[in-house]
Amino acid sequence: MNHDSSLVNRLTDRLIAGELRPGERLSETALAKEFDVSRNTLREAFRVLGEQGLVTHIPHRGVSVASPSTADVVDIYRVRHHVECSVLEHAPRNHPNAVRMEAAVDAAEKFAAEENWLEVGTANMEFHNAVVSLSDSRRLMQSFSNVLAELRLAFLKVEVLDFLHAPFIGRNQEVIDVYRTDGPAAAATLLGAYLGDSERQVLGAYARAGQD
Amino acid sequence: MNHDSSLVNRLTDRLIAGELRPGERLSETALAKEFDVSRNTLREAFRVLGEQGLVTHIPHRGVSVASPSTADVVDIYRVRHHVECSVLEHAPRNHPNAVRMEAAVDAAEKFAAEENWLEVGTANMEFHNAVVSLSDSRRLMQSFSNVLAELRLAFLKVEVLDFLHAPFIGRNQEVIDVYRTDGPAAAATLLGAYLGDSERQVLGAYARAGQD
DNA sequence: CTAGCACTCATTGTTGAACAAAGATAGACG
DNA sequence: CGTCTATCTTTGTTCAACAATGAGTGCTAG
Repeated sequence: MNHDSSLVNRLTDRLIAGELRPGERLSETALAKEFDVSRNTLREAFRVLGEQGLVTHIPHRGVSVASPSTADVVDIYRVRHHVECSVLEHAPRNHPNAVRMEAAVDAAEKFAAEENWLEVGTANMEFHNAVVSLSDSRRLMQSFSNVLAELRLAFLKVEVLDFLHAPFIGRNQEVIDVYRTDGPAAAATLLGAYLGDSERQVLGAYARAGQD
Repeated sequence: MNHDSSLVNRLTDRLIAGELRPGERLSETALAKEFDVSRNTLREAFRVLGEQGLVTHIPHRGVSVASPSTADVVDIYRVRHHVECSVLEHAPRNHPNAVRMEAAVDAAEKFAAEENWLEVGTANMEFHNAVVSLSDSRRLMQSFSNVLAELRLAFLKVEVLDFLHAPFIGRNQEVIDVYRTDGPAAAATLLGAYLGDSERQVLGAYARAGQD
């Protein structure tokens, strides 16, 4: 997967893989020993993860894996609506990165057949990152990618990976088809409805799990 | 969020005030002594500034104040178009934060009368942050605020604060008026044209200054 | 003269130890 | 049962040291 051995990437990988659970306290000395780095180096990594929203830092109480609240989920979906829909709506009709979207759907289908839901989730994230990549904006992609990673923590928090992701693979494909045949505007409208449904499902899972 | 560091804030203030010029190299030992903190603490602050795009970090070569290229400016305006226009277009018709936009325009006019162009620029930034605040999304506001701060470094780089900002105060007011009378959609269209003009001016300044 | 090349030097990357400061924990007490 | 204090743990920060890398310097050969 990610072979970049930078400390931040190693930590990010473990976070989005769910090895470090949302809300879990991250002890500096323990993690420093585990990753075989000094506390100071680890703290530098913590700062960037904090800035990316993957980790919550409370002064004199240390850092914990971010544990998105219902309000956070709502906030994240606001971002998704604005960014994804706007980008898709104004994308040129035959953007080269459409193949990235296709590839993500293919990967998701493959993993779904194997019932590997964690990787289905990863492929789904890649699909939406691909959508935003139609903007040709490095900054928008970067910011959006951080928000999606945070959303993945929300999924992990309520532990409903399987049935949350599966139904949306087909809708991803549908978005691509409409984009190709009816154009960006129609695809954006479709994606907007898609996101609304997705948000409702996640909030439902939160309510069932009794989370705040 | 990052409360540990008034240090980050102190550095940010000096950056957007132009005391640390774009492209300027930031020596760890020198700055650590100047702010009377240790190198390690300063490095932690550098990480968050780097993540915010205010500072560029090159391994083994240290950090410099970000010096946005023409490509960066284009990228930043892509973000502005997507975020600002989408937020304004979908904003409710009478959002409370409209008063924030008004206040920013008033402040800009006051500073313009005093020919205090640096503060005019700050007020202008505040106007656009206020626009994005209509989204009611903490994350969108935070990301956007970072991008705007980076754009301010672009302004500082080509040193044309005065005539770049002055003409747009009236257009800010116009956006508010259209938002109130004709509604969000019309205001968004107007803002889009506004941003296009603004981008052209900045790129023109870059070309004149012979910057990349 | 200048293109390379080794060498030196300054800066960053990282470590480990140390201590202060704040929060968490637990036991004594009313 | 609650609360107050004493203790303990963890974070915040500093410092000194060294390794690793990049940049500047001057030498040599062509």
